[in-house]
Amino acid sequence: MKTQRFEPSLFEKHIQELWEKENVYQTTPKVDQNSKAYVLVMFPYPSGYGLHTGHARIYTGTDVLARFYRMQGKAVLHPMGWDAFGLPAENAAIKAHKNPQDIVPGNITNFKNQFRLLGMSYDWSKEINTTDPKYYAVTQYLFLQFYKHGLLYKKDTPVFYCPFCKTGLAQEEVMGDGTHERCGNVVEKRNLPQWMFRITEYADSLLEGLKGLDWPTGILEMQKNWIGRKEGIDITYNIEGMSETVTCFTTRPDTNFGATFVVIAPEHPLVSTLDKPDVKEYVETVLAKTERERLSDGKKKTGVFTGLYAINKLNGRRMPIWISDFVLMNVGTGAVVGVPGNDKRDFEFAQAMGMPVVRVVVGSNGDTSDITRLQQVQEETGTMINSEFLDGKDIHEATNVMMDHLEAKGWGKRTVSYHVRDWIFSRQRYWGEPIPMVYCKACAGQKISYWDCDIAKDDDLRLDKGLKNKTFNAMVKEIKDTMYGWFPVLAAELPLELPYLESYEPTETGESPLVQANEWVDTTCPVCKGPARRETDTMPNWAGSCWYFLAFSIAEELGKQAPEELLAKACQQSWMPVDWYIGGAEHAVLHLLYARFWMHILNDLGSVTFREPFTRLRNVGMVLAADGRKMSKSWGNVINPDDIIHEYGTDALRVYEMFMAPFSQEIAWSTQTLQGAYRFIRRIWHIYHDSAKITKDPSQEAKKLISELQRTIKKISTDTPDVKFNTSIASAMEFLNLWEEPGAALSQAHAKDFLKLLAPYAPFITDYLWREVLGEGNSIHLASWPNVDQSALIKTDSELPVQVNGKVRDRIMIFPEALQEEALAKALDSAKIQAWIAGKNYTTVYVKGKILNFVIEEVK
RNA sequence: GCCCGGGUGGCGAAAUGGUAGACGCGCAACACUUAAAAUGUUGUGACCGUAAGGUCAUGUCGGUUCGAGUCCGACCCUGGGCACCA
Repeated sequence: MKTQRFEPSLFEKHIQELWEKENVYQTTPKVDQNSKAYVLVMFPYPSGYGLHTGHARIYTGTDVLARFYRMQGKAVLHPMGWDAFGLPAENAAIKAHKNPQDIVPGNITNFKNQFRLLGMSYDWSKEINTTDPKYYAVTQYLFLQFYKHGLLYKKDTPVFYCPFCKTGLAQEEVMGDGTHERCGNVVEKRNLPQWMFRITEYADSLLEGLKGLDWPTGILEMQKNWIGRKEGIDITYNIEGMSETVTCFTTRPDTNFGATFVVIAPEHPLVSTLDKPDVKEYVETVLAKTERERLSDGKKKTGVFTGLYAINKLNGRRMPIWISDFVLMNVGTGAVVGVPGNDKRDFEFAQAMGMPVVRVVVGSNGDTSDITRLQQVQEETGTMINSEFLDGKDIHEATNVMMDHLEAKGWGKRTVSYHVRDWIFSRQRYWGEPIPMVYCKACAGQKISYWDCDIAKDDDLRLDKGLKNKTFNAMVKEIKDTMYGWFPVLAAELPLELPYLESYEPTETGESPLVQANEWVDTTCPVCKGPARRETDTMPNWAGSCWYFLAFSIAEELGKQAPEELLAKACQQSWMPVDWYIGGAEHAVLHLLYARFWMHILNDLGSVTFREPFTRLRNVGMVLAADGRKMSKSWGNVINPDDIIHEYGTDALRVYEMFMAPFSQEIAWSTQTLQGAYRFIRRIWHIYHDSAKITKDPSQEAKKLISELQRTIKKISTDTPDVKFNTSIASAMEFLNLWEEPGAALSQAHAKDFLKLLAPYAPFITDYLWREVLGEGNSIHLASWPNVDQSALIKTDSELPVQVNGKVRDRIMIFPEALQEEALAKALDSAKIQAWIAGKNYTTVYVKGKILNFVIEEVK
């Protein structure tokens, strides 16, 4: 195929066929850790709508990196797979009145075709699909490993519940405005039995691991804040006339001389010991409120007095104990000590209930008057007063002194509190991995747990190992008595396949639709061989993506070997960790936290050799529609990549999306700017077809142009791995502008170098010109990246700005390495400069190749 | 309220403390064309000036520096995250 006419649709199709025929993008074997590049984009769930041009941006950027490293001679793993379980797929299937099992394969085919059109250099022999039983056999195996090591337990618990999706949710899946992350509906709270994943045990580990990661600071901060580690102290107060005590967590014990009351959560255990009608009424009202109602009540303080008093041993003060819904049972100890002078929320409560305020801190403004206004409440800085042995100390020093004091007296104990909660790991939905657990009522009645049975003996348990301060044995002990009768499915029975159901819609009862599949649910207890029931909840859509990055290198082995052998093999091949992980920032505390958590556990269990799966993370900015809104079917503003490719070609689309703005930044679609990229691609086409521009006679090459080419090679070689795709392309455009100047010509070798620089960005046209015009036999994408030819970098006289008092007044042509005297002499020749400095005293500042500045001395 | 980003021409944006606005879009004039589109050439921050040139200009106000979009301090606006978190 050879043509002079510029028709991207023709040559792109031709080149795509060659790539497939020649198997250009097959993964080459990894040699060692230094010469591999694992370039991974967060894999998509294949929706029925296909990809829009916004999605194209992230895949293109990742593909540019993969192509760049491939040409740099690295062994590159650049795979693609399908995260096909989960709510979006299921909700779409319900709408279409079909079973997701029947819909997903067609969607995958569509996605694959679109990825081909977009010129992605995936090695399709590594394709994986989380809904493939061969794949989820491993997901289930991992679940069981975690269960067996005491990391999962089932418990009746208040959970966020999406009434639209009819399922419980993890804390991370609820957005700041109280809506479900997937469907946007407002969530409720319900009490449901849920599988809980003990991520809190890994809070410190996950925090620690962040330190070595090359991730955007924003994402690191979000994870850090989400984990929310806070050091404080649990102070235990005696209650007047009772044997019970109340323990309050605080990070600010320094202010404890100013404590005037105690508030406990409505769910606090102490509440059940009370028999006051007003208390009962208050607690009932509060507990009846939905999450939404509590939010809409704003921050108005309500509460009820218990009639009890806690005694502050520091000063003997009787502190009334109140109940209020602003104290949350799942934060700290579910009880707080009220210090209205130093906490705005406590101040508001004290005002509402008419309780006294004591000043114990003087802030930077020196105000020592009584605290009567919210503005006087000091939280951040200050010096202690009215606090006996703390008086005069800075609050931070006082905090430590007080903690020592309380611990020495035995009144308190230092402790650490976290924001992160245990991960709700079950969903009452059909389209997910079945949780491979069996419940036997008879065994539960006899208090038999998995760890007591023979089935555990055959399992590879590493209970003596563990995380920093705890063995898995200790973990198991903590949950064992809640897990009587719950047994793992035997390894030989994996995968436990999801049954095909005619009717799989979510139910109103808080139970999974799998409950109806009697044949599937009824099973035999692996321990007593009596009748037992399978767990009917499924795993959340995050499960499959918690280990998928391990799966690509063993994709062809899935189903052929046992899960533990597969994992071992994946580790031996050791493409891990992922060198480049590209994805949207919306996964900051979801997938990116969960996947890290799983790997930390597997590392502790000795199953994987690394702890952090993603060495380097880069975010991509969203592509909005031209109207500045999100691309969405309902707005009717979606740009379909197929249409764009048909009209302008893939290369133009890719170059446009990489060029328009920094990769991590949000952009709005602009067909006009796309046309600029299209023109650039067409100019490339024409210049490589112009015999006057590519000369056989090297003497016709201008040294200046060759030197500029070297600068371009340098720029693109450093900007590309820096994810500065926009400036890479800009510098290529600059060079093309120079090359297009009349009389400028390149040798074939240099023309090839320039083409290679464009190859990662515009893979089709470059490979076409490489083969058809420059006569190369193998794909440009397997060619080696050009090196900067230092000898061709020439330094000629160039412009040096000359300033007077920091303002540019003239420019002189001078050799960049010139000495100060030469530069000065030349600058003094300038009439313009003379006009500015004539008759004045001056000193000069000279920076080679940068600036010459005359500094006029002030005349007094 | 707390924690991160970000404010630069008509627009998307460049700029290791050293010529602010590279590159692209748009716009204008010209060339080609019967004409239009496409393509090419030239110009294009604002203001004053025929010009040479000058003044102003990177959210605001200060500071450091020979020199600040870049560093420091305070503030304003804006995007995102968290939040009755003790």
